[in-house]
Amino acid sequence: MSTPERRRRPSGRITLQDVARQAGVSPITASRALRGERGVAAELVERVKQASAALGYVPDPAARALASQRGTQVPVLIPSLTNALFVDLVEAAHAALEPHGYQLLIGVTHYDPLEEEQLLKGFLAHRPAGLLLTGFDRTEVARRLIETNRVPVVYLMELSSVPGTYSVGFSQREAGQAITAHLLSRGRRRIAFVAAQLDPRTLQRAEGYRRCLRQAGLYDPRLEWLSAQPSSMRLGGELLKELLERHPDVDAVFFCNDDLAQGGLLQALRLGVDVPGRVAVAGFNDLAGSDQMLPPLTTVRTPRREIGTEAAQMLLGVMRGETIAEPCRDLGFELLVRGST
Amino acid sequence: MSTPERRRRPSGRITLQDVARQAGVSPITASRALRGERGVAAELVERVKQASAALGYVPDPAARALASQRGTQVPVLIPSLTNALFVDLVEAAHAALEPHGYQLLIGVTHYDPLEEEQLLKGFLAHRPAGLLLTGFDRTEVARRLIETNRVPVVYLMELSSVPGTYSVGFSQREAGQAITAHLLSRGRRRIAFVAAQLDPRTLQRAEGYRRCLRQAGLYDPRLEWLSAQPSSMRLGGELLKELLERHPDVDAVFFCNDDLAQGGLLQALRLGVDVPGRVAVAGFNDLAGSDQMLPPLTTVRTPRREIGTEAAQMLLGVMRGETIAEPCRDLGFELLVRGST
DNA sequence: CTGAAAGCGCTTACAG
DNA sequence: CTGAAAGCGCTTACAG
Repeated sequence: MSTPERRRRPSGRITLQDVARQAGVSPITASRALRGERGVAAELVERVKQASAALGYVPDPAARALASQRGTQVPVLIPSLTNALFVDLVEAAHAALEPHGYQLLIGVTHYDPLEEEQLLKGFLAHRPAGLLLTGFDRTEVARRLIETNRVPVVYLMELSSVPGTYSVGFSQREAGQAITAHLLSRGRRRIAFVAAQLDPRTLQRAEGYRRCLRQAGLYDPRLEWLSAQPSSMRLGGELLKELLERHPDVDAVFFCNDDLAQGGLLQALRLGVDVPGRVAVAGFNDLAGSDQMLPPLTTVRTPRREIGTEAAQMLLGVMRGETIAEPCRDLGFELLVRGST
Repeated sequence: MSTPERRRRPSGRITLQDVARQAGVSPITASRALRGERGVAAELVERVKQASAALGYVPDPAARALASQRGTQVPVLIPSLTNALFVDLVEAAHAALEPHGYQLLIGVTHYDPLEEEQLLKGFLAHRPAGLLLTGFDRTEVARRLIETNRVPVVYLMELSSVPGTYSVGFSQREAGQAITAHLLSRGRRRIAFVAAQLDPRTLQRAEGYRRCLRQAGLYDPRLEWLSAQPSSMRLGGELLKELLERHPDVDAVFFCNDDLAQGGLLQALRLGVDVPGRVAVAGFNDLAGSDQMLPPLTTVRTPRREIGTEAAQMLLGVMRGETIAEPCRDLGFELLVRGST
């Protein structure tokens, strides 16, 4: 078995030079061939690729980033990994980016704009190829950093029609409105909105809820229960209990997230409150387990996987300098009516 | 307002040279001062740091990685982000590494050794400062890659006493044994083990279960229900139903993970099966919602946050070349007895 | 304790 | 279509 000719550097690493030598071309040509730049003779491309494979060449991302002033990393900044919503989003984006040689880096902001700003600073130092950001609520400094660095960005979850802005998501407001309208259509009149975390998207759902009930002449601000605590099943249970004690006439509850709603449903079971008989319960996001509840939870299926995929594809286009046909991509949502309403 | 003297490069970036010029030292000295290398006059360190702050200097990680042959990134490879266990682990490790200037990169293997191998190849090209890996079940190629690259590694979740190996975790086998023993102590005799995913740690729990029941003379292989499907609440419900149909005499079920157990509990509620009256139910990991179930779920609290923190700290030590006092760190586990057993 | 030289491994203009 | 030169921004030995 003959070892392919290779002259190892002191570092022991196989470099582009080794590949070029093996293929009998210059390093520049090898570089172009490997990156698939057009304008290299097909025969040379073939030779270079073979040499690269034979030597087991792995390009050095650090050297590439340094020379080209642009790396292959794509940071995605999300508020939380505890909400399965964002896990799905990230997984889908990763799957779409990875085959194109981009590396998705996950940054978790914990719903804190200052933390996002810090993460952004760190990631931008790495000369990212592009950026995936959640929503539009950030510090002025962060905004300026993004502009100054002229890095391609696609925004997730929310939509913006500002020219030059790329976004993939759906209307949180309309979704909040739709689920409230559904409860109205079921004959409910005293409909509460119970929310935690109070991030921008939650507040947009609240707006949809409000608008819908105002139009129906049924809006009562006392039925809006907002807690800044992080969302959890336990909290959902607690809030439902308090709500029913304070407002025994409530006949429906729209929880801003499924974990709260699941906790609410279990609480109702514990208290012997009939769902949907006495009170209807709806959630948001269709998280794991919502279909397993007793009764199964009515909720909104949000297209998080699709958002991840589409945003990644849009970003690929922007990074290639292409014109994006639909820079503000509304992926909609789907009302899932189950037993709880 | 006087702008600090700065001569911008064509790239517009403020470099170490700019800082050095401003401080009146050579770039090498500036580099050493900024990295806190000892052997630089205190006064110079001060001057360099001031210049750096005044200019808003941000070191270029790519250049640093290229020159030093070692970056500041620490990839952590975990099987899944859908299991909240690993989310907690990763968050804790991030929190411990970030203040030391290391960047945690998350790689998800989907329980697939080949996928892990691919991820490893990609990450190693980036010259990581260190590596955090889950368990010891990987391909031969992956093993060799790790050795060849001489990169500091700490293993998570499982323990190894092999010299030169660093690991932080607990004994999955003992935990499986402990929960089975608990069920025995409750007078249960027909104890089933229901598992999904069948990753190495799940199988270790199975061993603990088996050993415990064998010792008691109560082991019945027909009560071991193993499914290679991914773990979910839905699956837990399905498996419980089938199990009770096939073996109506089962009086306890040990689910290998809390999501399965939660699904099982809801199924019992649906079927009107009394828990723990007719059948006791136990889970594993103490995931979100387990304390909210009806009845609350007996489970094992696994020290995933502590594992993340301790592993990160151990890795910091290894990267600094320190001797690690306790290279095989057993963090134990805690039995949480609640209403379901 | 400080610095001049060389180099890490690639790619970007610029020629031909 | 191909290549020689220069440079990206830092750090590692090696001197002094």
